[in-house]
Amino acid sequence: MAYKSTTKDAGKVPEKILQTAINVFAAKGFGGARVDEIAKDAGVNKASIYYHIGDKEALYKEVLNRVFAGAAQAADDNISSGKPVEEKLKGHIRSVIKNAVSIENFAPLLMREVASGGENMPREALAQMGRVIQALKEIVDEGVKKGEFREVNLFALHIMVIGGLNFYIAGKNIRKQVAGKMDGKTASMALLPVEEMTEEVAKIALSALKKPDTTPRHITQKNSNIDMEID
Amino acid sequence: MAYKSTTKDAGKVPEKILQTAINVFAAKGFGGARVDEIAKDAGVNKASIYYHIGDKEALYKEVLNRVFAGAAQAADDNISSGKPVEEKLKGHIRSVIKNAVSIENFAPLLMREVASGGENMPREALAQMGRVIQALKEIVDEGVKKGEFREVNLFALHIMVIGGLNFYIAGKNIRKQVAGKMDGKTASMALLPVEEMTEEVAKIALSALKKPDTTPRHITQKNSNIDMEID
Amino acid sequence: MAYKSTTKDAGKVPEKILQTAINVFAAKGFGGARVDEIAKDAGVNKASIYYHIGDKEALYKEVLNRVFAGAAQAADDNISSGKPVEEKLKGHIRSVIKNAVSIENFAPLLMREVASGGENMPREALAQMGRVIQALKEIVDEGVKKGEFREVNLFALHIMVIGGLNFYIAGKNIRKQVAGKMDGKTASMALLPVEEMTEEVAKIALSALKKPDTTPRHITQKNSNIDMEID
Amino acid sequence: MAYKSTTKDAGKVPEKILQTAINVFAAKGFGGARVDEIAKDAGVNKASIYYHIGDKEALYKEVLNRVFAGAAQAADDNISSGKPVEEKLKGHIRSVIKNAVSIENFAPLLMREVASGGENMPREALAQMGRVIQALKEIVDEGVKKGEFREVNLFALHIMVIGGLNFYIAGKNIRKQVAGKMDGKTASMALLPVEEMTEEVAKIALSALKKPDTTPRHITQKNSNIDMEID
DNA sequence: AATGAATGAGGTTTCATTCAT
DNA sequence: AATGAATGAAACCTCATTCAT
Repeated sequence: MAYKSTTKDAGKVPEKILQTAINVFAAKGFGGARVDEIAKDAGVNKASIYYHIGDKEALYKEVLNRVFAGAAQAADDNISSGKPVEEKLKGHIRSVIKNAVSIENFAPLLMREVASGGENMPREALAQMGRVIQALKEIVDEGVKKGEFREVNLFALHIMVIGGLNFYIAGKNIRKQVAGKMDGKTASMALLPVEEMTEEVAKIALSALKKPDTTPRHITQKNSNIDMEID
Repeated sequence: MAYKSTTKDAGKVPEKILQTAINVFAAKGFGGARVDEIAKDAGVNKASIYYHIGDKEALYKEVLNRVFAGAAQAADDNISSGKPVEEKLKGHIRSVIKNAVSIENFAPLLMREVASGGENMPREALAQMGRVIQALKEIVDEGVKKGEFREVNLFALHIMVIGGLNFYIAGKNIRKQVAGKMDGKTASMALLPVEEMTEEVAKIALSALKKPDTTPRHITQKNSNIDMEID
Repeated sequence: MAYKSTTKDAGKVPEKILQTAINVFAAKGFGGARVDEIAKDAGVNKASIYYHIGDKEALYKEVLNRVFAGAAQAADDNISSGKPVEEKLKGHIRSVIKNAVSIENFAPLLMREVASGGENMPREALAQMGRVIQALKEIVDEGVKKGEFREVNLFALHIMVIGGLNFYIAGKNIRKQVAGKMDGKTASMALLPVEEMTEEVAKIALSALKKPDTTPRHITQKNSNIDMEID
Repeated sequence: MAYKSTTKDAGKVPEKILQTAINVFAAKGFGGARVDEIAKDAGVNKASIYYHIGDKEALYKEVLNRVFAGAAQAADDNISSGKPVEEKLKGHIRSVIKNAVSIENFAPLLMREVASGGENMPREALAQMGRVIQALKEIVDEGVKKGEFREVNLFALHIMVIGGLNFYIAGKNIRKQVAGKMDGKTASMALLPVEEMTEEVAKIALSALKKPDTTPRHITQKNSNIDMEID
């Protein structure tokens, strides 16, 4: 039973419940989350949750829908920008991650869902995941057609970017602990703010995608064809 | 019906419990796992778990230790091989993932732990994570020193590889569902066996790392063919 | 969607509530009935029930009063008819059952009340029950005085008729299931319409009451034919 | 999940739970009964009920099975006695009611089940109900064949006896209240012990069944045939 | 008169853990 | 070592009732 948000009060109580539920589910997982805790944290009576939204499972699905809603939109918006491909690729990564970060605890939620085999993923949320991949595909295709990108396994690139960065975001605590045992320089690479790490990841992705600069080095030009065959 | 210890598997009860616990914790998470289920699946009496191992939390920690034990060893073994850097890099990725795959449900366990902020990670397991990163660092450093690799953010590379591939492994179910809505060619990229996807990821990692070939091309040309065969 | 009182059925809301409550209480019992369900089925807001009638118990008492109100009246009406005793006896049974049937779900309500020891029976409803027995007593007394009936335990007759027929009516579902396992002829006796079963019961009651014919047989022979026409 | 009674301790705890559950369900109905109350009255931990028997519904079904188990057996035993039909008929009624009375609260349980449409009746219990009717049929058939009984609607007779007497038993409280308002003689008929009322009912049933004495009145012999047709 | 929302109390069920054997 | 049984605590959910509008 989905809650009805009215234009008037923007669904004050359901909104509060949902926001709280996102955090609790992300922190504890579905099995570990307690409806009691969500109610208490949201400052509403437990029965209100059932009145407005439904049972624990319905609440969780609502949370997932809410949480994945922005990602696809962000990816779509980026595509329709008229930027050059290389910028589009960076923009894709930035916008998807920006969305993820903007929703507190998006990353752990995603990871738990993936870990559980997507048992609770509403079909809507799955479709949105697909749209993000589709957006990446369009960018890479465009780059390849323009001769700027080489062909790569799209999905490999996708999981490295999305999986990697969400790992990074969700794993903040673990990173800190692991970094504590590494030398300063290495540790500093593990403790970058998300925005900077996003740029690092984007850089690596681009390095992998871009054809070795063809224009200036007329000597290596022929060799680049060999590279293509190798990859 | 009930688990009976024979002379053959005498003393193996903890082993059976542990193996079962790995699967149940991976599938349901700590909060969602049921001691009852673990006991039933393991074919032992519930009280046996408490007798042999301890409470639910102790069991979980035992599971994490067990599961992370192999990863560091695999990474270390790879480093001490005398192979060329490029091969070492590939070997690193392959061996770490091979270990992950060899333990059924390693991936979801790791992802849940990361998602929960490593609340239950024993210090030992954290140290092993650090060793894996250290191993990657040694490889990259070697490559940079030899002029074959450019400098990249080590940790970015690490999470892209580890995060990405564990995402891929754990997300099998979700992938299938998402792939079902994509065009055939794109879908096929999302449905590769883990081993092949590992190679794709390794390839992308290498593309990002390798300096655009500076040495005379005609010499390395033959070697590149060897690479192709290997992949 | 919600129940809206129009000028036409103004003041009809309590009526709607009561009618619905009869059905729900009959189907589920007091403990099993839900105020929510009554409100929904009646098409009114739950708070309306409290506004118009009162709490659940008050509603239930109202239902009992309503439901038993007609029975006594029907029995009284039958007595003051000038018919011969034998006809009066049949008329008694017919009218009481006719009333029971006319109120959907009268039978299960009565049975649940009896089963619960009449915990909720309002004193008024109890008085009405008494009047039905009193009516039967007057008929039997008249028959005995006229030498047509033998003396029987009045109350035994009463419960056999009322208990039996309400059992029959309320037990429709069970009868169907039990009859499914009996031979065709026996089953058909268990599946008569209530009106026909009422006649069967009346016939048995009369057989038990009527004195074995003492008057010269050849005189009454014709009357027996009249009976046939009546039945 | 049915409990397993062992020969050793005769299922001490489950037995206690069941006996208590019979009383509570009979007194309050399924919806009104509280698992808490059953546990408390039985002197066991609430969770024990779930461990030994299952959830509330399973417990209720177990209760119904238990409660209906004896009735069919009693009816069957009576049939195989070599007594004359008239005695058999009385014996049938006596034995079935004796069983009903021997299980405290059988009557209200039966009535509630009938009232609810037999929603929870296990198929086994339904079969036992059928056997009771079958037993009655055999008695009546024997009487008819021997020329001692007239043909009547078997099912009508059955419900009058079973419905009536269970009404009587379950309605003890209500009877007292109603009788309080009746004249002494009538009231006394409503307050007989069950055994005596059983005899009254048996008497009425026999009056209805028995052919008007055929032997002495050789004149009416032909007319009796007419009676048969009429009834 | 009507209604959406709120809520305390209590209902059923589950679960990790312990006990007795 | 092993196990059936027991159990307190708490989890999820429901419901009759009331409140504010």
